[in-house]
Amino acid sequence: MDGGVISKKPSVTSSQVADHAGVSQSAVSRTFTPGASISPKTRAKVLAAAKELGYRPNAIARSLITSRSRIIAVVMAYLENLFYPDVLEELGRRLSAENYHVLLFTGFKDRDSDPVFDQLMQYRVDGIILASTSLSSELSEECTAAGIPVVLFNRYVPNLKVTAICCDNVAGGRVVAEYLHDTAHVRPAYVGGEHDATTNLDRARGFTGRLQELGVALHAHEAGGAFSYTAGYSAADRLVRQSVRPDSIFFASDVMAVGGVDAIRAANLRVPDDISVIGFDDVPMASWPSYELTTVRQPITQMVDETAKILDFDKSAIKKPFRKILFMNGMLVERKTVMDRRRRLSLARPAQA
Amino acid sequence: MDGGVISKKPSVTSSQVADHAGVSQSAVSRTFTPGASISPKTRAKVLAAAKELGYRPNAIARSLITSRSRIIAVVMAYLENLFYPDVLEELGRRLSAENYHVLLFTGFKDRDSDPVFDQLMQYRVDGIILASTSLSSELSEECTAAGIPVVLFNRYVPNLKVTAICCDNVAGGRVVAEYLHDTAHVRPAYVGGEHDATTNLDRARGFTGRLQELGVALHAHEAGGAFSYTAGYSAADRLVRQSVRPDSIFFASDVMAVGGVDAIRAANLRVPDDISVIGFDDVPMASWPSYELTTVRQPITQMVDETAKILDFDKSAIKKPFRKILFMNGMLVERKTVMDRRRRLSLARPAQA
DNA sequence: CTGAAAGCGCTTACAG
DNA sequence: CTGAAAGCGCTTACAG
Repeated sequence: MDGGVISKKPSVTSSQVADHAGVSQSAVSRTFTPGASISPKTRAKVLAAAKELGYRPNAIARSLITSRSRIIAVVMAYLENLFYPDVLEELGRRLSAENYHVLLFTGFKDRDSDPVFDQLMQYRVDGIILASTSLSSELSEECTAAGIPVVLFNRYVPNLKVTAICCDNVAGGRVVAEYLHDTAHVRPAYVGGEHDATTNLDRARGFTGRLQELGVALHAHEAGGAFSYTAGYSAADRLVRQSVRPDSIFFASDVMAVGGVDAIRAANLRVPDDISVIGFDDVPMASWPSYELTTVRQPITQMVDETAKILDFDKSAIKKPFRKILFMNGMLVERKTVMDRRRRLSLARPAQA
Repeated sequence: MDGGVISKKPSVTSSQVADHAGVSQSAVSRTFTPGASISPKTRAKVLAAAKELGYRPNAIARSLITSRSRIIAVVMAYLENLFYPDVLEELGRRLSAENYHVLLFTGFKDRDSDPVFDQLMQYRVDGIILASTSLSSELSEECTAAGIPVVLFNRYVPNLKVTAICCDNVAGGRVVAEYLHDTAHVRPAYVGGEHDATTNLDRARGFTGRLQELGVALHAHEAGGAFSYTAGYSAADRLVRQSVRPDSIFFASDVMAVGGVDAIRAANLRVPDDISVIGFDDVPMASWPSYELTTVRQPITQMVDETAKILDFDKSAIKKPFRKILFMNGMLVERKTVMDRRRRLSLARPAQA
C-alpha cells in the first residue's frame, strides 16, 4: 500500500513569485492581467520565476476581488434526452472559448431549478443557463435584482420576466404540416411529449393550426406524456391498432419518433410506405441508416451563440435587451421516413385510366 | 425595449447581516458554519436578519480561506457516447449529495486532458475526475504533489500513478466468451472500438483469451476504430459479406452493437437467428424493443460510489490507498440478441435420426 | 512603469 | 458563547 493521507498542499502565491523575481506582488499580478501596464523586462522576470515555481493565478482570489467568477451555472434536468448532451458540448466549447466555465447541475429529480438555486448563487456565478427547466418568478426576479443574467434554453415561460432562447417550435410545426400536405398526406397524427412543455405545446399548435388552414383534418392527437422512446413507441402502437390508421405521424421529438418507427415496424407495417414519420431535433440517431429520419433540425449552434451573447456582459456594456424571447428557425431535414404520396397517385392514375 | 446595462450588483455580506442583527461578523459566520459554537439565541437573531436581507454566504470567499473549493472538475471527452450522460447524471447526484459541485469540461477535441488542466487548477478544485481521457504523467504528478486526488473513470493507464476506476473489462469479455460457448456458438467475432482505449483492449483480451481456453477459434477480429454507431455498422457489414459468416458478434460497446444489428438486418439476416449479438455498457437504448440487446452492464452506481470515496477526504482523514486501479464487476444482462444454438441442435437431431 | 497599501468576504485561532 | 483581529491571494486606485 503506497497510500497516505490526502490533503491539499498550499499552492504557490503571487507574493512568493514576487520574492523570487525580485519585484513587487503587484507586478506579478499585472503580468497575469491582460492589458495591464507592465514593462517587457519585468514581465519576463516574473514569467521566469512563475515557471520555475509552478505558479498559477488563483481564480478564486481573483473572483473575490473582481466579483466576477467567470463561472456560468448550467442546470440540465434531462440529460437522457439525447438532444441535451449535444447542447452541453456546444455550450462547453463556446463558453470555454470566452474563458468562462461551466458549473453543472444535473441528476436532481425536479421540474424546476429552485432546489439548486441556493447552491449556484453561493458561487456567485456570472450567469445561469436553464435547459429544460425553469425558475419560480421570485427567484428569477432575485437574479434580475442581483444583475445576474438568466437564460431559459429550449423552453420559455410566457409571464416570466426571463430571457428565453428557443427554436421556433410553432414555425417548425407549421413546416411539418405543410410538408405533409405537399406530399399528399390526408390522415396526419400528432404524438405529444411532456404535456406542459412549451416545446410540446408549440409544436402541436403550429402543426394542427397549419393543418386546419390547409383544410386537412387532424387524424389523431396522442398524448405521449414524455419525450421518451417508450412514450413514442406506445403511442404509435396505439395508433397502428386503430381501424383507420394515420398515413403520417409527427412526433414531438426524434427519440419519440424512433420509438414510433420501431412500433410501426413491429406491427409489420413499413415506414414510409404505410406510414410516414417526422421527428424534431435532429439528434445523431436520426441519421442512422435504420431510421434515416426526416426531422426538423434545431439550430443548436445559433442558439448557443445567442446564449453566449446574452451572458457576455464583458465585451460590451451597451444596453442589451433584457427579458426577451428569441425564437430561432429550425430547418426541415428530408431523409427517408416521409413518402411523397403524389407519386403513388400519379402511378395509380394511368392504371385507372 | 426594457433593456439595461447588465452588471452585477454587490450582494449582501456577513458584516451587513451582523450590523442588522446587532452581533459580530464572527457570529454570522458561525451561524452558517455547521458545528460552530453559537447560542440558539444569537443564531436566531442572525437567521432573522439574514432572511430579511436576503443573505447567502459567499462560497468564493469561504473557499479562499479554507482552501477547499468544494468543486470537483469533471473532464469528459465524448458526451455523445450515450454511456457518459448516464455517468454524468449519477455523478451529479452523488457529488451534490456530499455538497460538492461539478465544474464540467467538455466539448474540446483532444485525446488527453492537458489542455484544460491549467483552467481547472486555477479554480483550485478539490478533485479531478477524468472520464475517457487521461493526463500526462507530469501533470498527474503535479496533482499528487498538490494533494489533489485524481480519478480516471472508465479508463486506466498502467504506468501512470493515478487511481483508476473501471469495470473489469477483461472479466466482462471472458463472461461473454463463456456465454457464447455455452450457447453453442462456433464462429464468434469481435468488433473493436477506439483502438488504444483500455476498455477496448481489455474486452478484446478477455474475450479472445477465454475463447482460446475453451478451444473455440476466433472467427474474425474487426477493428471498428471508434465506439460509434457508424463504426459498428460498417464492421458488421464487412463481416456479413464474408463467404463464411460469424454466428455471433461481440461488439466493444452497445452503440456499436446497435449499429451492428442494423447492418445485419439491412443484409436481410436475422438477429439472433442468423447471427447473435452482444454489446457492452447497457445504455438505455439496449432495452429498446427493436434491439433487446444482450449486453454486459457496467456498474455505474458502484463506480460512482467508489469515485466519491476516493474524492471524499473530508469525512475520514485516514490513510487511503492512493493510486490503485479498481476493477468492478459488470453483469451479463440476457435479452434477445443471443440464440441458444443448443436448442437448434436438439431440434435438429430427432429429424436427422 | 512600479510599489505600498487597501480591501474583496469570509474563517478561525485567541482571549475573554 | 462571543468579539476583535489576522489573514486567505488576489486587483486596483494612488502616488511616485
